[in-house]
Amino acid sequence: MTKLDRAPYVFDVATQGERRAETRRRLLTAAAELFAERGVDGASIDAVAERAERTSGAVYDHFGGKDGLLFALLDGWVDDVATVIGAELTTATTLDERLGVLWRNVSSPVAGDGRWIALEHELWSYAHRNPAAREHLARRYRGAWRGVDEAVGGWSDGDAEVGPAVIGLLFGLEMMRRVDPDALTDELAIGALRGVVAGGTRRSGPATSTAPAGADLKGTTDAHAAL
Amino acid sequence: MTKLDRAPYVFDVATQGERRAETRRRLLTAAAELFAERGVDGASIDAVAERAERTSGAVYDHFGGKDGLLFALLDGWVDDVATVIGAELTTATTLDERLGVLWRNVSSPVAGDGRWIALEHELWSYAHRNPAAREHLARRYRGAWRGVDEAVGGWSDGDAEVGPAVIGLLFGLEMMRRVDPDALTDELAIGALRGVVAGGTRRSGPATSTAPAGADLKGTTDAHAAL
DNA sequence: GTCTATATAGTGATAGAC
DNA sequence: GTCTATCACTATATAGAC
Repeated sequence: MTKLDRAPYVFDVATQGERRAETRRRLLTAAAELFAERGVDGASIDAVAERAERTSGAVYDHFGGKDGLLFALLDGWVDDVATVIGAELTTATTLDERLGVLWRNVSSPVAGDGRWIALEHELWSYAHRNPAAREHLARRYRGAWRGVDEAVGGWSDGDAEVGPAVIGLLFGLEMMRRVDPDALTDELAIGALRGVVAGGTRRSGPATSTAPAGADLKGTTDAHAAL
Repeated sequence: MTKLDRAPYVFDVATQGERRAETRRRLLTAAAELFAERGVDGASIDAVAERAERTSGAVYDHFGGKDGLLFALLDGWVDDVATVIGAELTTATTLDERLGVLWRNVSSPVAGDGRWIALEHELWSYAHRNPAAREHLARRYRGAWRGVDEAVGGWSDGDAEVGPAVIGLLFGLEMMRRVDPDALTDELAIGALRGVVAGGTRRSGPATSTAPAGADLKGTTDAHAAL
């Protein structure tokens, strides 16, 4: 639907495959920006396509619609962040360092500045009213919980399921910090995380053992399967 | 815009004031349902008005638009829940009982079943991209943090600012539980809360003092001022 | 794979009668 | 206060040319 403000077809990339990959990248970037700015409902497919210097047809071709775009966006983010966290955890030794790795990578994401939490909320809201999407998201969360549980199991001496609490706390803290940046310091956030990790295992003092780290937060990658 | 499927004007309530209050109630109920079902963007003002058996004009007259409807909805919820929590806290004696009061009232709200968290997310997302709404929400949150801090100060012997962490954890836990109801038990949730309350005060063991309870979670009521 | 063009529908908001 | 009617837009999704 967009009118043509540019050369009708630009062959600045060699092969078809490369052009397709480039289009996919552009669409994802544009969607990340617009979804975060205006919300998923507020951002039209046309607007996304236009910012990507493509047309709406390309979106349908690559992702099938808005949902597919949103899923692809967040699955990609999970993969990226899980990789970074996994790498950083291998060099962390104390419990606080490890919790700091989690917190920092959630509170100021590597990819696309503070955009992620807004998108995560968009997806959560969408999933909340769409059964198929909810199952997709539940799988993703379960993967993250498992990753946290395995990691925490290696750091401390408990074996309780603190995954949901840790992930939930990370989300909730970032929510608070987004509304009021002065709401909490990094120290307070890490303190709260320490409490959850220790409290979940029904143990009191901060366990600071130096066990095998580098837990695999991935395994959430096959998420694009659903819907 | 709605066509007329009913008697054009029903004088089943006596005074103008009563009729106005009734209309306001109906609109709020309808909006709560539709916003939760379809999202704020997905629910049109016409649809809200129609479900309330009124017309779109009434919405503009009472709330000025969709935003006002959303704010009024959540401010009302906060008032209700703060009242209930305040009342229940006066009879709770142990720390776990008190944390249970918080958790139960957030995880299965008194008013309008599990609809609240979805609306809270809608508002959060909206506020995230609207400065005026963000300030409104920040005030609301700060009130809640203060309430928690005062309450916790009475229960335990620390004085750290655990408000944002406690509220954040409550939100995050409910988020997880909504996507996967089996994600966590009430015991686990309370354990995590205990950890945050204890961890924030840099103390280890669960403090179970029996101090003056019934903290005032309110003071967030004047929220409708902004925007 | 990307384009234009279009069908089909819905949107928020207001004016003015009652 | 609430109504009807309506304006000026914007939306998604598809068909078919290139």
